[in-house]
Amino acid sequence: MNSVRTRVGRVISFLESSGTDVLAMQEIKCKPDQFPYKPFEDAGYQITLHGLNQWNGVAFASKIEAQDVEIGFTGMPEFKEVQEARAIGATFNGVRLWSLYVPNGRSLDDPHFSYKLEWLERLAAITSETLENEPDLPLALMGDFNIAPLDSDVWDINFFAGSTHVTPQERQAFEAFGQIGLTDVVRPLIPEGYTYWDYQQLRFPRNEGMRIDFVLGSEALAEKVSGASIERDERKGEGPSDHVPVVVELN
DNA sequence: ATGTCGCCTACGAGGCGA
Repeated sequence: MNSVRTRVGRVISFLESSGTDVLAMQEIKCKPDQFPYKPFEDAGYQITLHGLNQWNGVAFASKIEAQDVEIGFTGMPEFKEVQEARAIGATFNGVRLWSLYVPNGRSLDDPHFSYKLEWLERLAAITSETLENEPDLPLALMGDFNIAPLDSDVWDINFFAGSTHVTPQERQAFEAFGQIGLTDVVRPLIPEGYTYWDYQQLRFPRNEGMRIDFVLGSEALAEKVSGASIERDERKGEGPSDHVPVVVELN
């Protein structure tokens, strides 16, 4: 979201117009005592969040009660000996959801890149363990994966030569979620379209975007999916986030 | 035109991260 405080009005408007039951937010960029609870609560949403400082920060806004909240996942790697606010899990009406902000990676030779790969590997490992114990659990990993799995998920693959988000290592880390039984539940319904456009270089007017935000569902969750959308219009107007909402409908 | 944005510290502007 690139700051919930800056965009609270837009977020509430979206929640109300869409009728969203559960919103998974990433990059709220605030600590708990800085979160704008009141407008969410006035709109009928409960907040479940994990924020440590001005960086990262993940949260849920939900009409449904959040149960079994987990801050970070078991085995989540640290960066520079600090556990960052990049993962929060909770169960809503029996559906286990994770709001995830995967490390960016920065550049291929940066320690952040190996952190990103390790973070994804550990996430896949613990999720695999969860599903081995509960094969019928409706579960989704959702958020900013900072990976474009297909060349067509970026506007010009040549532009990304030597950059993060499109490397074989990152794509392999993404595909590992498929190997443990998760599927992208949006792609079959919405095969094309970006979820992110950089603020710089007039990327949005030029439609130079990236598809890097995903909802990866277990088999039991995928069976419930009745619809999906990518809310491109949310990138328009005054004060948008650089990402747009990805919506999944369950029955 | 590095065609941007938001946070921080600290009071103006630079640093950081994306």
